[in-house]
Amino acid sequence: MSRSQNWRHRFKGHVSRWTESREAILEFLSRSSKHMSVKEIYASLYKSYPRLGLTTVYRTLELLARMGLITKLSLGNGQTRYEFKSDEKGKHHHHLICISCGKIIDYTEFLEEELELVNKTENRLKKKYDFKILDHNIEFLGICHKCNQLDKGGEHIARRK
Amino acid sequence: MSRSQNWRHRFKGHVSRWTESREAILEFLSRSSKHMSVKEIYASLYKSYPRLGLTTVYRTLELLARMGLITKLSLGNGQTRYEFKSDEKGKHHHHLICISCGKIIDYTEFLEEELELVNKTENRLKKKYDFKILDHNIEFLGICHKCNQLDKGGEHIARRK
DNA sequence: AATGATAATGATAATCATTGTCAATAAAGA
DNA sequence: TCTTTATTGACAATGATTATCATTATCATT
Repeated sequence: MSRSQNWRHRFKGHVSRWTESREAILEFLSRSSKHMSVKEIYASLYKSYPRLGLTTVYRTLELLARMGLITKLSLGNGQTRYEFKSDEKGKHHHHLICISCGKIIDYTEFLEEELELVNKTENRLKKKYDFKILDHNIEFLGICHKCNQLDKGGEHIARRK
Repeated sequence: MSRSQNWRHRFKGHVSRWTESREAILEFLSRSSKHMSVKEIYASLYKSYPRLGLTTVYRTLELLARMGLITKLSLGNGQTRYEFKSDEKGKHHHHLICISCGKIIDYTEFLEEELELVNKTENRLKKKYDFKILDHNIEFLGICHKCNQLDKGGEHIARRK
C-alpha cells in the first residue's frame, strides 16, 4: 500500500495531510475501469486494506471530485459512480445510458467537435456566471436495442417493472 | 381536477388507462418552474388532490420520463428532479451546477451550435449503438462565485462540511 | 347505465445509499 | 520523541426510493 507515492503531490494545497487512504483510493481509481460505484471501490480496496472504512471512501471521493481529479456521475439509478479524469488523449468519453436496464456505453467517437464546443461554452459560462468550472457531463438517455425489443412485445411502458 | 383533459391523448399507446393522477402530474409539471423535486411535486399537488399517494408520484414521473415527456435530472444531491420538456423555442436549456452549495443555473445562451451538434451526435449514436434516444443532459459542474470566496478564505477543501 | 376484468392506486413496510457523531488514530511540524 | 489536531472508522441516523398487496377506478363490453 505504501509503495507508490506518485499521487502525494497532487494533494498539496488542497488538504493539510496526506494519508494512505487518499493515496490508495486515487491510485485505485487511476487504474480501474470507468464509472465505479462506491461499493465497488470499497470492496476492491478492502481486500488489500481491511482497515479502510466506508465513510472514508465516501469522504475521499467527495474530496477528489472537489479537487477536480475525478468525475462524479449521478446516473439516476441510486448509485453514485466515480471515474478518474485521465489526461491521456483518447480516454475522454461521454455516456450513452439505457434508462430501462441501466446499461452504460462510453462513447469516444464524435468527440472532436464536441470538445471544442465544450471548451468554448465553458469559457463563456465561466465569464458570464463567474463559476470556477471543474468538470462537465454529457449524456444521452434512451432505450437500448435489447430493451426496445421488449417494448415492441406489446407490453405497455407502464407495465414493466 | 377533471376540468382540462389536454394531456389525455399524450398517453395513448403508452399506457392502457388514463387516470386523474397522471393527468394532474403532467399538467402540473407543464406549468411549473424547472427541476422540481419529487417532494415538491407531491406537496404541491396534495393541496388540491389529497388522495394522491407519494408512490404514485414516483411511478408516474418514471413513466413520463420513459415516454419522453419530461427530463429526469440526477444532480448528485440525493434528490432526483424532473422538468417538463417544452417544445417552445427558447425554453430549452442546460445546467450549470455548483457542487459546493448545489445551486443550479439554467443557461439558455450559447445553445444554437450546441443543439446542432447534439442532434448530429444523437443521430450518429442512434445508428451506431442502436439506441432509441429519448433525451440528453448537458451539465457543467463547478464552484459558484460565493463558494469560491469561501475557498479563498484559507480553509482547505477537506475541512468544509 | 350497469358489469367485470384488471390496470392503477396508495398506505405501509422494507431497502439501501449516504451522512452525522464522536472517540480513537496517525500525519507532520516542533 | 512529543504535541497538535486533521483524519479516520465504527456505528447510528437519515432520507429517498422501491416492494407489497389489498383496495379502487378505468373502460371495453353488455
